[in-house]
Amino acid sequence: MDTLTSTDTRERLLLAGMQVFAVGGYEQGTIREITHRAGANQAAVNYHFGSKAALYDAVVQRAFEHALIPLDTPDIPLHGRAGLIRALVSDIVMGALRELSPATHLRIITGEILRPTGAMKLLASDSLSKRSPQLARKLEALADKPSSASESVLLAHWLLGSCLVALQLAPKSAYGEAESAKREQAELTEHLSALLLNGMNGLAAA
Amino acid sequence: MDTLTSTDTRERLLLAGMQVFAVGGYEQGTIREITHRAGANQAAVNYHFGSKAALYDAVVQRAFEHALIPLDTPDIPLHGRAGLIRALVSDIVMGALRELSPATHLRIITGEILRPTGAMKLLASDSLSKRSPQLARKLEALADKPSSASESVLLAHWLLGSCLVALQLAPKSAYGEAESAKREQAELTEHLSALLLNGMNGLAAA
DNA sequence: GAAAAATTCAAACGATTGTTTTACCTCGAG
DNA sequence: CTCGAGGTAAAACAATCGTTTGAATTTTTC
Repeated sequence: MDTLTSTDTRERLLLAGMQVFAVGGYEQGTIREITHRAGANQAAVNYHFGSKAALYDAVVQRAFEHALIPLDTPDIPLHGRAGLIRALVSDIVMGALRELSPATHLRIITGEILRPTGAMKLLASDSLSKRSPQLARKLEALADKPSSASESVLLAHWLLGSCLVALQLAPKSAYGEAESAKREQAELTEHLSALLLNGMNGLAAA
Repeated sequence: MDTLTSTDTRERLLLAGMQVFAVGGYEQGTIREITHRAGANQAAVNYHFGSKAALYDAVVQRAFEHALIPLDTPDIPLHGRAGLIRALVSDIVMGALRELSPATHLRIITGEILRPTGAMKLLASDSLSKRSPQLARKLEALADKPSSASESVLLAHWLLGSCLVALQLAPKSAYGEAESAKREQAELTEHLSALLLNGMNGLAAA
């Protein structure tokens, strides 16, 4: 058998943790199932991370990074505000497909938004800006005026919330087949982009 | 001591269940804490409801009814689309204040949206329309055209999702003082109303 | 190749959970 | 008064959880 260094085990635990925690959240996800999926021993979690909570912290951080990576891509030439909004929404909605199983990291983040466990110091207020400076700049550009910090935060929450909940509530996107799911999410992107774009457009005019 | 009929105990269990389940969800909420808050014995839950899951089912149903009640009020004279949107958002956002502790039933519903436990056959797709016919009619009126069913459902999800996530993410609304919380939620209502209204307006024009 | 550090393993521990059991109380009907 | 049904109470049960333990095994280091 080839080498299976300890970093491999650690990474496998992280991946399995993402999947398990995404389904049932922190309480529902058991160490026994995580280690079983990772092909590791029960004690592996406590050895590599110290505790279940520490593993969950790492999982949340990883999930958050994965979710924000597409938003930090270098600014591509944009066709005005419409193109920017559509790009953002598409990144969030479609990002749910790039991962292992659909919407894993988005589920983790949404769960952390709903009931913060303390693992999430990240999305609070301005730290969202620190975490993803480019997202913040894009949102401020969208506001089209020197909007207050709280206002841009509200916009960010609004955008994220709209996408997250719409993804969760979308009837068949959860565990459907890859093909139809892609088409549905494409439509979802179009609709959400239109709604959000119009909403922000009107805001600037007000 | 006055009469404390069994229906009283049952109702107290339901109320305590709402509070406890709202904080930590189904798994986190223990029967011991629920019965303690209700001033009842540990076995009371299994006696009156049969199991913890059955109690949770009843709690979710009650929470959903509470959340939708304000949306089913008879149509008041509205000043065009703007008044309607603002009324809907205000009902949802402010509805979080009418209850025992802030946003109890909204937290339960949001949690059920994120990770359905089976207690929620209610909000799935069209059942939202059945559950709250007046809300569906209002939303269709908003669409301003014979919009398809899926489209109005998306609008409903969008509206609910925007309000729910914004409420959850709002920095201080969680357990702040009643006064400042009210003011913050009033501002939240204004901002959300403007965003949603503009979003829908543009949709009709498209 | 041997010593040492790092990692994995099976098994058990202590705590907490939902549920069941069994006895006790209350109160109206016969 | 007696009886029995509806409801409550305390305690124990069985299962599961996260964590710890101590030895076995692998990997690294010299």
